[in-house]
Amino acid sequence: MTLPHPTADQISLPNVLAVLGDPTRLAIVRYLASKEGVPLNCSRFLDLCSKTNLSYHLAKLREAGVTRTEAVGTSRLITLRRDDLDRRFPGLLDSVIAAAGDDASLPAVGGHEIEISA
Amino acid sequence: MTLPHPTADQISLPNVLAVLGDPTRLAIVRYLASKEGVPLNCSRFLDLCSKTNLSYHLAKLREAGVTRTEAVGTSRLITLRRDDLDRRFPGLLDSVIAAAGDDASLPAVGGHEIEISA
DNA sequence: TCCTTAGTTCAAAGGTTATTGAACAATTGG
DNA sequence: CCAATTGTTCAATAACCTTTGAACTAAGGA
Repeated sequence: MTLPHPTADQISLPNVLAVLGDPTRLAIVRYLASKEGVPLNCSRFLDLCSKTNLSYHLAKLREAGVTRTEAVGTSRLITLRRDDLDRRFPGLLDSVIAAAGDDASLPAVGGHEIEISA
Repeated sequence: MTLPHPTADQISLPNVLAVLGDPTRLAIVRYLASKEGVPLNCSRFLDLCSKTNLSYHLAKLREAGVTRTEAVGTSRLITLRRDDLDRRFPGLLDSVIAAAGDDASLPAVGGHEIEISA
């Protein structure tokens, strides 16, 4: 069961920029990029805002084509749509992520993830 | 006489993205990039929206640190703050401009500029 | 000086966005 | 089946954004 996503060529540049122009969503994208390849579920982002609000922001990211959301059980697995974004807007995601990487004013994600100890 | 601009390190990434996430403003930036080096005055953009509204959008771009506005006589000369943006967010402006260059859904600027005939 | 040109400011209207809490749905473990 | 876990939907609110027209300022030319 998959939620509605735009196709790659339905992704609009102004819309992507507008959606990334929110500190909470930019923090989500930065974190997704830092764990790229690993699908994360929503709860990972609960220190950014309330559950309700998170649902709203993740829907915005999905509807803009920035993320892909897959429903698995009661979870939603979130991934960056890097391939589609790189094809549509070469270099954009990388430069945004690089710039966001240095940005101490963005809210931080993490601090209570379940890490595997060695 | 210069209008208030943020310093380079006051430029905020989310703010820049949000400001570029408006089709009118993105069209302005795309056009500025296509005429880079040439300071343009506001009237250049009058086919995008009303004079009042243009004043608002250009103020947004200036306040976000995307453009520099210099008052000369009754004119305002607008330039892209490429150096500052490139220093703060390497590659971002280029990828945005490249992506916008292909975007037929953005409003077009120009059509009545005074071109020098050969 | 008077008029025109270039652009700003203001207040108002209308739209969209972000955030909240309460209620809901769906899956999973006991 | 029951309860807990995960996340969504809804309605409400407050804040912000965009757009407008009318009124304004400031510089330049006749």
